Amino acid sequence: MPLKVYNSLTRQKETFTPINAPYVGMYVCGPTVSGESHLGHARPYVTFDILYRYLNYHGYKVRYVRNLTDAGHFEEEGREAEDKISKKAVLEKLEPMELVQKYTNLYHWAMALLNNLPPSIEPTATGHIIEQIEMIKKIIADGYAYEANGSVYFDVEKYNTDYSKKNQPYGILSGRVLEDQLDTTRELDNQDEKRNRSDFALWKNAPPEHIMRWQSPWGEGFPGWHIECSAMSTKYLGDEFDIHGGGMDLQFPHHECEIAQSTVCNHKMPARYWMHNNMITINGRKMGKSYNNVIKLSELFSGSHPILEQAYHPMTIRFFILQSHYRGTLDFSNEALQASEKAFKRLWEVFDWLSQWVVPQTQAASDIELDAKVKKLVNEFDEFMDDDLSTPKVLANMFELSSVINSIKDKHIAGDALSSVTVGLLQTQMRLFIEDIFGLKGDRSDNSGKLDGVLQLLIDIRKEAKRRKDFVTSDKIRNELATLGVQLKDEKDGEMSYTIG
RNA sequence: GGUCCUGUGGCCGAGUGGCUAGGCAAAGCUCUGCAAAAGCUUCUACAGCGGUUCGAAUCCGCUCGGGACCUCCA
Repeated sequence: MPLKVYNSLTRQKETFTPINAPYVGMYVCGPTVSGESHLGHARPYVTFDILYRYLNYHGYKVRYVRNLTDAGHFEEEGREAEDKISKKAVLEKLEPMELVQKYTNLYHWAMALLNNLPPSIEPTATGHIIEQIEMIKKIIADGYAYEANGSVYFDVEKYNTDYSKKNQPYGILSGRVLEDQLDTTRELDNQDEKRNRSDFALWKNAPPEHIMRWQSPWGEGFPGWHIECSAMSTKYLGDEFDIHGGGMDLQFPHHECEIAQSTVCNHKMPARYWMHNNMITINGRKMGKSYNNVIKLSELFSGSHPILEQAYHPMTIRFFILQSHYRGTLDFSNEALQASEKAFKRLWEVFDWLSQWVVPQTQAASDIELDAKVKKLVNEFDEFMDDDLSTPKVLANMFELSSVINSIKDKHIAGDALSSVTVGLLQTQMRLFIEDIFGLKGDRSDNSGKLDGVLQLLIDIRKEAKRRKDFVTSDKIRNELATLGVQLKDEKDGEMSYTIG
């Protein structure tokens, strides 16, 4: 089955065909490292991590490029650049590199906890100033940009006129018609330098207080926001590559501008498939800095935000994101996250048991119907993922399978109901999708073996106590362990198991 | 004003015109020394009004509600 993805450019699902199989080039807009990542940021990175993993699973050799925006109008959250520049002491001055390092570290930390695979290349905007300048020169030479007071602007009007003839007007991605755009009176610096309101900056002249600045043919300044992605995607993926991803809020103007810039420079639409994840909302509203309603990932992991009823494990967040389709909005609430936490725990326990379940090698299915049903549910994993990454449907099937597996575990269903072949398929595919493709991982981690030994000892003592009907002792062990965060469970067969956390 | 998305049961969320989404919560039962877990069962839906159709949550129209974007905010 071929993979189909929804292409924002054509507004429909399309079969994914790489330009140069088995190689796949994928560019995803990364964060601006002038602040901490919040829950909303987690979504694109998890979504495209799943896509990256799934493409790998399909056998493609993927070059995944995700940038770090570390240039531009830079200052630390809530602190004015002017304040800093006036300080005399070196150590009190805002050092851009320090800021960038701090937030890059935090971002990487969060990505690792969410178990996102690192991209193949993670280029920085500041590391590609030369490429950006070269690109701007080219655009000027072609007549689609002009200089004004040390800044360079892209001539959207001209581009739109010329490229409309080539069926690629400005606004093709977001479905906007230039003439229809309202002349909103948003106040921006040096707005009067532009020939038209719709023009956007390729290079900005840096005022004296601006802390980040580079030499350019147009004087000291810094690159516009959009040009970095065009420069870096072209450099690492070529004039035309397969997938360009990012949040829906970047569709306009960011991606639209990228298309215009790259098309002028390379004479090609930069990417074939444009994919956009939807927003995470809170109380029905987009989570974003401008709404002042963000919950940072570090706060989520530690529970240190007034709105949070508890801390949430990074895997709970990942699972929460997978439970909805990436093109729909996803609403945050404590209730929803707690539901995800429980659901994930249940799935993981089933998976844990399944992994070590051994059946006789040549076992035939005693329940043909159930055997067929299980096979069907498992085989649908691929089918659903191929259909524009329908992770929630795959999870739904996993939960249906969980009921079957638990029933077998608890002996409500015979152990030989499924054939050894089906069990093998189930084990293989569950592991593949849960761990490799969904990137979920459990907590059987910091178990050095010593802890396990101690717990086994307590379990033995408790078993002995129960045998003597000494429930005071057995309950004491269970209850005290519970307060320490260790749950003991009496299994059907008289065995006991434990879970931590 | 423009472009687009959206309104599913207590909550979150799938839903490709006809066939159970799923998870969490709630209730009952089974199991259990008691729990927990698990299994089984049950419950509350498709914003409203029209239309197309043998049949619509799903297509069309209108109304109402919510949201995103509209140029350097990433």
